[in-house]
Amino acid sequence: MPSKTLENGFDPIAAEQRIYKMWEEAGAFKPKYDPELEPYSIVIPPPNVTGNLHMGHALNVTLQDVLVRFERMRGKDVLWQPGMDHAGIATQMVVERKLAEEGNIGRKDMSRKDFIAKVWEWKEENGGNIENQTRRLGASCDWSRSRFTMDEGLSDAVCKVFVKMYEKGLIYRDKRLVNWDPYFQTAISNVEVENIEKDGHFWHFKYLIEGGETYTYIEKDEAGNITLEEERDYISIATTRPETMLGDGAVAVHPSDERYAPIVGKKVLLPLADRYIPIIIDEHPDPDKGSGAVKITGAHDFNDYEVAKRHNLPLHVIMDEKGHMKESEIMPAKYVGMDRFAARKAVVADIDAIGLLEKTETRKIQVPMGDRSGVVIEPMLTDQWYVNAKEIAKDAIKAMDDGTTTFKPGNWKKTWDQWMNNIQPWCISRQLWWGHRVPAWYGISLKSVATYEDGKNYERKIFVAETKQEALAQAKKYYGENVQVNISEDDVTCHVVDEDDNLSNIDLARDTDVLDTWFSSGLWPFATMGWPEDTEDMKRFYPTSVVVTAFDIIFFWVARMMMQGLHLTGQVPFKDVYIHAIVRDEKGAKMSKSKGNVIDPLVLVDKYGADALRFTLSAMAAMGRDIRLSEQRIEGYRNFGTKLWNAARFLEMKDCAPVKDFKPLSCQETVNKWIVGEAAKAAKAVTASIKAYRFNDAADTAYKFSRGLFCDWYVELIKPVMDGDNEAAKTETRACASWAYEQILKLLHPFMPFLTEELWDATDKNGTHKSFLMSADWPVLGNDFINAGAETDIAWLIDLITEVRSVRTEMNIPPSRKGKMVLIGASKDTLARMDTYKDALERMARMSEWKTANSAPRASIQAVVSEAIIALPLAGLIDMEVEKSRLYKEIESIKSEIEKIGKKLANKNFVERAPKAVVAEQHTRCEAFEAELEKLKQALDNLAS
RNA sequence: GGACGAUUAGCUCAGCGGUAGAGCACUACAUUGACAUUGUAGGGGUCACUGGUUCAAUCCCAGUAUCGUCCACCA
Repeated sequence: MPSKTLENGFDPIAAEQRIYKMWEEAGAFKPKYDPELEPYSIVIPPPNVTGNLHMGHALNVTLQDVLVRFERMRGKDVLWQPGMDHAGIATQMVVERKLAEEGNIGRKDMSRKDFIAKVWEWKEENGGNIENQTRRLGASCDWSRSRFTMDEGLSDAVCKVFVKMYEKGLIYRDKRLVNWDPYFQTAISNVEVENIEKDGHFWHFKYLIEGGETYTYIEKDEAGNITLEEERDYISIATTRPETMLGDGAVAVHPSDERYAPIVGKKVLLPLADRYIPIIIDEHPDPDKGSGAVKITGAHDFNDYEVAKRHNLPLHVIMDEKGHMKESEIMPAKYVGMDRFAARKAVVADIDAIGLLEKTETRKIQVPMGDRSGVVIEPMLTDQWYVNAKEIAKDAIKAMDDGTTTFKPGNWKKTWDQWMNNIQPWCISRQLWWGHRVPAWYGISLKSVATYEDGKNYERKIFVAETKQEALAQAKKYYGENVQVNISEDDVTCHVVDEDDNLSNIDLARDTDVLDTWFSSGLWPFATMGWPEDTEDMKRFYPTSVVVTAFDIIFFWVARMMMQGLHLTGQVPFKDVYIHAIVRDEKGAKMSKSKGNVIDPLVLVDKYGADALRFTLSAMAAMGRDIRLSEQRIEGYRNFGTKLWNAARFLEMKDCAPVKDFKPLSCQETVNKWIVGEAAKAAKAVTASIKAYRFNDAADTAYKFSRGLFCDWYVELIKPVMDGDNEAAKTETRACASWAYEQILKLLHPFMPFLTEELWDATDKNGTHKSFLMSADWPVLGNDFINAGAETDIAWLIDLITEVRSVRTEMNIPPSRKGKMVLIGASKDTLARMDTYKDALERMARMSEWKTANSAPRASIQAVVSEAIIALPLAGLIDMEVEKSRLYKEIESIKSEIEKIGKKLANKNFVERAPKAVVAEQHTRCEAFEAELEKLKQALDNLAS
């Protein structure tokens, strides 16, 4: 490898692109399929094909990349499977908007086929920005195997799953109330509905009793005293959605509600509609809420639907798919065609006009909104496809219970349980065009052929099959040889009968709906591995090691993957579920376009480099907490990168280079023994932290080792060696410094891949590196790398230097001023060390020379380090009174420490009950403080004499 | 109504049953010596509050307050 000279600084923009390309072209992201290696796999949460990288992705991708790079370096065979989601609604919306902008005809004016072609066209041209954006973060996914949820393989898998589950009765068609999005005009699932609190009204209407009958209405307080008694000819109902009253089928009261007991069973006149509806009793109404009487609109409210079914009430559908009032026998002509909100106003006004508006309250109400459309969701009575989620949830719940799959952090299990145990049927059909089309074909049932009259009320026969051919085959078998069966091109079922009313010809129409995007996302971990074939990938990489995602898609995605994965493959799709934070802005608000507080990660990458952003996100990714991203912190870590760069320049300047077969354990120099031990400790800690998904701990440990120990101390301590003339020591130190630096690069690589890879190459002056850093071996350094003697020595040295620096600054000694050091009461070891580290002390503690003495010279500042008093004679430079008070303050503070410990040690209970080690530790501390106190007192005495 | 989380330095956040931490900001000093995207030193904390457990609580438990999020309900 050619050695090159390090530039003044790291240029992320140029280097990142170059390095990424280098990795990718070398195939460094691909799994090796080496049977000797332990597999490790992650599937990326597929972002929407329409998506752009936001901060949530940046965090998500960073954490996965940290894991993947870490495991790869640890020698595992790593697969990180990338890909994208076709995102039904989002994509259809984007393309429709684009068609409109370009002045093209809209979707509804073109054929389905043409529209789908447009979407694919859009996807080829504009889709998938996010893949390149993800690359910019340094993500080491194997792009060569990127998948798309609408590609052929996945589409086949989706069809197979649908058919299989249909045959088992786990997918079925049902007519029931569904969450209807009037903007997109499709059904959506429960999880796609967000309840948002809004200002609303609570309208109280009077429904008059049939025939002008009256009753005595009595209200009582809790004690049973009558608070109101009056004759009424009406029942009062309250509603937040007045327009639905046009579809009321009854008024319900609770069986225990005495107020209405006199009129139960009677009828009331539904205002405006001029229909009579009964007053019924049901458990549903809560006597304490509103008037206690509830209007029952079976076709437009989930609770009412249940009541209506119990009492066989009519289900009047009053709106069409756009949320407009629909023409029907019960709909007053005035409202037909009105938008639901216009109708609301009109209904209120009209009821008011006839004197039946009792009162209007203003209050906060929870409004169900479509998460993508942002419009109010309407419960609608429609035919849809459902998955029996309750059934397939069983195994998923069990797998989490027995720990086959675990949440990290574990507290998400509670949320999971709560939801999974109350799971509702999953509506999977969408009235959209972009997506996996439901593989069902409809014909007329043979039973219906005979009774077929008006073309409307016939029973359909459903053929569910993976392909058109299979559907045809099924149909032929069903209808018999005498019937000609075809597939309709324009999705319309029709049939022909002969003179004898026997079926002769039938056109099957395919279901026009597509499947919920999450239905296919749920197959992602195994469908991307080639399922349903029993592929090499399935055997090797499934179940995956971990899925990394944010909590807000536990229900959308994690739950569905678990349910479908277990049901279809018999195995959990992943062993761990790591739930990371949501990235918020500095004020803690969720970033959203509408709030305008979105920080574009790519802007930050441009400004500070991908490594700085990655390191920041990792360092802030403490488990179980949200991240408030602060740009200053990114800047701080960018500076850290620069620091590392400059450390490399220092090594370069001192002719340090990695030495082939260097043995860290063979080091003779104490500083070297010390940094080797520190590297071992850091490596161990970083490894343990990443393994436990404690990214912040890992980042922090690596940071402290690289900056706090290596740059701040080691580099300074070896300077005298480098500038000295002990060639053997120099040679060893050059090699050791390079070795230690290599450990830093390795430990930081998962977090800062670009900078470290660049430095790995740039510092390799002897060409000893046989691979990219990303493919190098992760440091595994045992306890034998830790040298206790060296640790003690360097700890003493650091202590001494720190102490001297501190007192000098405190006493305002100019740093330029070098001074003598006088040691009082120093041990032999200390004196030996003074000799050993004389040069370092000269540089770092501004020492000119040193000697021993029995007492401190006059006009000295003094510090206590271990057993010795260090006196710095600085006549003329210091105010002795200030020094006295400084020492006095220090004495006081130590006294208070001693007092605290003394109290503890005097406490019998503590001495008897606390662990021996803790007691011993306190004794040691106390003794150390006492010794120091003695020395300080002595120092003070020195001044007095 | 249910659940979860938070409350630690000026700010953003770690942490932990025994000795309070980081980044940034702040103060002083230094200097082009790998590094001004710098160095050294320093100031700054009743770890929200009240009880309890414990030899010992910032940490565990209970309660309170404030804030945040999710789920359900609100006819």
